Amino acid sequence: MTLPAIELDVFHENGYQRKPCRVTGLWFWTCDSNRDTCGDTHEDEYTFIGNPLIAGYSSLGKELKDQMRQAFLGFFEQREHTAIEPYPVLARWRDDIHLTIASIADFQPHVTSGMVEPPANPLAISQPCIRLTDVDAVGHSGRHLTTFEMMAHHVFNRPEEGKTHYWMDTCVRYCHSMLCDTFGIDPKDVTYVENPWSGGGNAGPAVEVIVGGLELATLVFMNLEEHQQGDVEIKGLKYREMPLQIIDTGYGLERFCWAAAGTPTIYEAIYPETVTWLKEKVGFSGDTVGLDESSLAQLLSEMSRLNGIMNIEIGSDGEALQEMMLSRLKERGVDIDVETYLKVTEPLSRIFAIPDHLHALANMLGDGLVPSNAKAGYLARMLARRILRMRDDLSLDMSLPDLMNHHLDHHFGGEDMKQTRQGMLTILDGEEKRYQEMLRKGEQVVKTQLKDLAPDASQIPDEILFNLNDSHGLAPDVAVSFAQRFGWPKVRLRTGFMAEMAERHASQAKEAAKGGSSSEFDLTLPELPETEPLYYEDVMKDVFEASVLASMSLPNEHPSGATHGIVLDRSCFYPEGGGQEADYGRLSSNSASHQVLDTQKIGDLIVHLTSGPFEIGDLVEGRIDWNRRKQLMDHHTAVHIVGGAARRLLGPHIYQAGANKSVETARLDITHYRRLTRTDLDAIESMANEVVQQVHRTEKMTLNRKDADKKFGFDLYQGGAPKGSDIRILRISDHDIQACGGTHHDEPNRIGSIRIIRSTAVQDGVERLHIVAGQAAIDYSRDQEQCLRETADTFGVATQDLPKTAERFFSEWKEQRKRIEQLEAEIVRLRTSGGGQDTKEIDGVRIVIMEVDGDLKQMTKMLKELTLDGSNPTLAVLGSRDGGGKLMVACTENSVAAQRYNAGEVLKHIAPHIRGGGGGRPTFAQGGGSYPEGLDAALEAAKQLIES
RNA sequence: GGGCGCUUAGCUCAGUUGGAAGAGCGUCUGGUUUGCAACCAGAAGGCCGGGGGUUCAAAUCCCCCAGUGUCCA
Repeated sequence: MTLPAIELDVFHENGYQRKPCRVTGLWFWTCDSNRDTCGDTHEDEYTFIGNPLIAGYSSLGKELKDQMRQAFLGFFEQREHTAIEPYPVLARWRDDIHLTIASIADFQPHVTSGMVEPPANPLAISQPCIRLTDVDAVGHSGRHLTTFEMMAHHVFNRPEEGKTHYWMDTCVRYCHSMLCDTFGIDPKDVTYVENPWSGGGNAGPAVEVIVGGLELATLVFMNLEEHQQGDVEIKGLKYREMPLQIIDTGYGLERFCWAAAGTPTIYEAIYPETVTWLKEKVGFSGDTVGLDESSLAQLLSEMSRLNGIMNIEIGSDGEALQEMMLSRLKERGVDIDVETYLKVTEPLSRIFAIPDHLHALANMLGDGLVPSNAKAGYLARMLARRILRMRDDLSLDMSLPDLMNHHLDHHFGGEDMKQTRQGMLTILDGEEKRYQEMLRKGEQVVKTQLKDLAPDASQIPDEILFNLNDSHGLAPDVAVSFAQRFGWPKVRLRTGFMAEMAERHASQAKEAAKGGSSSEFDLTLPELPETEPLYYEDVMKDVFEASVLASMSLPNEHPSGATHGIVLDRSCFYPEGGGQEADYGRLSSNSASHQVLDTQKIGDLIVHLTSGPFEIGDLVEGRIDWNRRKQLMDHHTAVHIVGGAARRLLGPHIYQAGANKSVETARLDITHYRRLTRTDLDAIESMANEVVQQVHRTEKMTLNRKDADKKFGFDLYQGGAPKGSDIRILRISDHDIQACGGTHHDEPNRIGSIRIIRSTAVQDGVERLHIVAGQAAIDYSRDQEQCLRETADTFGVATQDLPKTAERFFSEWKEQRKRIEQLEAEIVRLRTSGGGQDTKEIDGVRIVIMEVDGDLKQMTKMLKELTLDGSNPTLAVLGSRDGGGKLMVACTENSVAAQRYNAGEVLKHIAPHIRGGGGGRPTFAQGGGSYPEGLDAALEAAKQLIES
């Protein structure tokens, strides 16, 4: 069966009827008897442009948003909802998405799966979200945004346990009451469209709430989960009812503001100060586009209404769309030419998009994101570059930090931002510099790549354009404008090229998505009770007794050399996790004793990978390799301390992007917007060692997730998203607080000392710190000292004189190399100037045939010495016994020597004597062989050839 | 995570089918001028990122490593 019709008392009580939409075919509810379309079709124009649907709001911008948000949250707070604070826009608690794309994303996957209780129930929230999928439409469509607030009321029901707060009827009742009572919207303007929702393994009935042609809200009733034996079918997949039933609503805050403002576009409703300011800076007005103010206003209003019913799809043909827009405008009495149309839309679309992009960027950076060339950081860089591009297109004389400063002044305030304003501006300044550098380099690249293109060419080859974009960051239109500027004035961008490029990227992504399967350690285990971990309650415990619950031989060879997997009822062995490597050691029973070569966690079970089997039921004594464990703990606790120090010294954007702790070394990846210097590392190292000395005890606790989130916030999850409902927390005074499942010292000073060896770049914006602590730190300095001692011994100087000595040796080596070259040339001069047996003159050409020492490079030097003097025409044949025999022949270019002799042919003639070959130009040839003993014969042959 | 690109003089960058390492700016010397990025002549300055391989021969072709940039997810 499919989902049944949504029949609710609230509809009937308000005089609503259920009808199929004439255009889309979807069922919808309306109280307007004349209405036969659902409201969200290409026939339903916006009705609120210049005629606000929501009365009583005279403000715009931030003030309007604040009022609207307060009205929404207040409405639900009065109706037994708890308003909760919004989550970050960076979804750090999830590993499947970078950005918070909806309010429900806050509660996925742990709350929606039923594992964790929601922070309140029912709850109301206004969640800032970022969606970059329609980024190209922003500014053009009049309604698309990359960042918006999704206002929502959520309910988590468990009907099987008798815990149901409310469901469809009440939900729609709240919505309807808010729209019509609180906001005073005429019920005739409101339609509810039935449109089942499904995605991500869940589904349920849903209604879209359309007001005045604009979708203001969506109400989703998620009560189904995908299941093979399910009895409900939606879009070809089978679903069944699930125990947790969720109301997921979404009300577009900015759309409410727009409906209350009635401005031609949404941007003018929420970013009026920026739009006005930019218009003024750009000098945009009716005058500049050749229209009087009232015609311009009429044009913009009509365009906006049309935009509401025309679907701007990414990649659709821009020119066709533009033509359609013009003809539809004409039908409405606005008759303008293409030129005027472009004069209006091109600057305006940018003026509209800039504040939107700034807002999204501020949200991301405000959460501590560092721009990068990969992952979430790239999204920030992309937005920054789009802003800079648009700024340049508008010829605005303002820096990116200037723009952001203005934006923050008008559109932010009161929010808790993690990043400071100064930090944000510093980061943006860096981004602008990178952008300028990219353009500067781009100019060079364009010049070089187009070198072979005819100056009157009308197009740049596709391959070059793709390459300029993908490898050098130059968008095709930028590349074209560079080309026009640097000597190819006629080139234009081919129609449809942008769409082709998008297509090409899409197919590349598809191709890349195909491969990729990770081979994990795989062992099927019997049903067993959870292994009791002993390593948390006492991290110093290294010996324990336990009984064997399972002993299995491993199906395939394990890298550690282990042959069996042993499960015990309890264990001190720490299984690899959280970047900390596994404990090794030994298990012994009365009858057997085997090494533990690795330890892994599978589900709730700790599996000891051993060199042999045990009997089920055996009592074993386990002993972990304490030196190894101690070193791993030194490194793990040290990593937390170093991370805390980096955050305190470098700023709030420092976030752990990965970590690894082995016996030899530890690595900590942190987010930062520039490369770290040795001075930075020294400061971090010093602070870390102070913490080791000053903090006497670490604090360990276990909280359920709801309380952990509330108490410490999302910075807790530096190490990634934990899976369970209980969160283990390690607190090192106020220096560092993190969720962590590793083993840690109770007393930090057991670590001894911490050294930061060096830092490397993982990607732009992520710096890897290489750390040693405890015994590893001592071993490291010993190795370093030994290295210095050995080097100093070689030079025969004291270690402190090494830098000076090395410097002296290197510069002397260079000087002497130079000197040798000069002397070699001098030898050639001496041997050839005196008219000895090596030199002969034939009809005004000096002939030099001689054997020399040295390789091809040195011979080249000598040849240059002989043949580069135009006033002394020379033919030179040099031979060397180096590496199987080498021969070089050259004659002075542009001289009688070159006219008379062909170096290549001489070489070809004599090379066989040393059993070799070679080649080159008529004035310069070189070759080699494998028979140095034939060199005399070769030179003799040359003599014969030339003198004959 | 995937694709593509770059690394050559102090700086910015050329370098063709593998065959004699280049330009501009800067530096130094001399001249001419002393008026702000002035002009003329000359010189110095290169492990062509590192390591392997192919070849008679590698800045150039292949593989690995490092650094750096860029696009897509």
